[in-house]
Amino acid sequence: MPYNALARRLACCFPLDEDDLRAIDRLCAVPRRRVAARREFLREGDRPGQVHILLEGWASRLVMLPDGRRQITAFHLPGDILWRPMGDVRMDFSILALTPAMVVPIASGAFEPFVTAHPGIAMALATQDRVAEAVQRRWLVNLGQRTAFERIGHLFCELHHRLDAIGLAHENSFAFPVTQVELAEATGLTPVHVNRVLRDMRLQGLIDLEHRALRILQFSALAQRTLFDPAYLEPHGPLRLA
Amino acid sequence: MPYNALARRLACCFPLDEDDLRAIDRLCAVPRRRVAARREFLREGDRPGQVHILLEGWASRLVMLPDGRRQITAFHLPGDILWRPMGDVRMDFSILALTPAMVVPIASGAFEPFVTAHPGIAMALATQDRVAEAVQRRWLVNLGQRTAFERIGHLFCELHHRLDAIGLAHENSFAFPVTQVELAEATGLTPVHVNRVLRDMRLQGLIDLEHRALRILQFSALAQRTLFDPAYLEPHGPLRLA
DNA sequence: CGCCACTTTGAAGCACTTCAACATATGTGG
DNA sequence: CCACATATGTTGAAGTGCTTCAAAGTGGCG
Repeated sequence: MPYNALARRLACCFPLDEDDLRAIDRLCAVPRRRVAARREFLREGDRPGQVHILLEGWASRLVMLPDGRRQITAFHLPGDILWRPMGDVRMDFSILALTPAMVVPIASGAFEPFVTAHPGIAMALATQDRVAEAVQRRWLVNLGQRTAFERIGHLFCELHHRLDAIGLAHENSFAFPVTQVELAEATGLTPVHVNRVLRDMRLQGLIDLEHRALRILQFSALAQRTLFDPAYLEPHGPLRLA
Repeated sequence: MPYNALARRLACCFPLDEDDLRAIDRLCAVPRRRVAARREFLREGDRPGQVHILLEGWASRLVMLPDGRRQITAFHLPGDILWRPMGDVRMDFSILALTPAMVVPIASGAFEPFVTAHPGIAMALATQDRVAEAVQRRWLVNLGQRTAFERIGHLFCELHHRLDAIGLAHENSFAFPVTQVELAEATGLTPVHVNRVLRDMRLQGLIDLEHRALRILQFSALAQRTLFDPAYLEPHGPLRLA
């Protein structure tokens, strides 16, 4: 892992040269912010003046309704842009750490000129943005059209694919710090029902989930039964394996 | 209506001067594309080389699953950007006209330099993009957390707000070309259930919907019962009424 | 006029929720 | 290291919001 998580992620989105990668490393060489697990470190209504990048750990993006209902609208992995200021726009969601996390806040006044000066990086950022948009669209399809089993299974496949791309999955297994309550908040189900679906998946030999670690035992079967097609995660066609 | 729909929409997002507005008008003064109602005029898998802007009519953004399930992920109104090419990224959704529509295709090679040359317009476009993102996030919250009544009512409030901003609503009523089947595809419900919810709304005196025209009879009651808060549609604070 | 798309209603079924209780991990201070 | 508190996971039984299936009614348009 020569470069940081952002550099590795952007390199997946658009071909970057050594200069670009080193520049990203230098850009992120500013004081970082350690965040404890379960802390809400960016809040709805805030107007942070810095770009916030997740360098280590998982985070969730949450929208709360006034009556207490909660919807997680995204899971963020290392290298994700959590927030990029624009004019005086307020955040309409919160960001919560799911694990101990490391975040870099970079002043807009430093970030935007940096992007302008590096066209390749600008392109990679734009592509990353497109993929994030496609992911959110897919979640919408999940909630609107899929059964509980399909929603959860599809999410597992998506996370595996994203983690694998940044080297955080091995042999179809990966750290999975999401509780059943959070899984329910992300899939629009009740925690009780999430629990029953997970039991079924285990009984069918599809997954193994314990101690915050998930192993997908039969990836192709799960992908098929949840209609998972990774095309939306691969803007430039499928990854070539070396 | 001195300027076209795009100019009026962008002016809502960021203050533009006369020069900017005239420039947008000129940019759109290229051959247009008339599209018949119900036609799918941009397709999943396509890689259109032009920016596609909706100037007149309504359109829907649709994702189809291989087994035929359909999810509408957005309703597009005049002034919306339907597609903006980026690298060689493919569309992962289709665009369908809901009414007879007018679309301007503008070559990327003309559009992007134009944006660069007009910082105000670039800002307005970025803001419009943010709002579109927030709308999609809200739809996710709708599907994940809300009941059928809330989903449909919230959508009515959102569309009223967006149409009102561009002068297409009068006295809480507006053209509403969406069929019950399409409403079902957008809200993740069955057409049958949509029909029953609409009946209840009518019986409660909340709405009047017939002949493709919707009037919201009790806006504040509907907004309250569907937890509608327009903040996500107003990046720069609530509109000031003259 | 007659077709086809759209709307409406009823009755039965089921995926998921709700409520309640218990079991098992995780963390904390003594 | 144990005692205890709290968060997380698990299971059962009953309820319901929405779906499914089926059929009939309505309206726009050639």
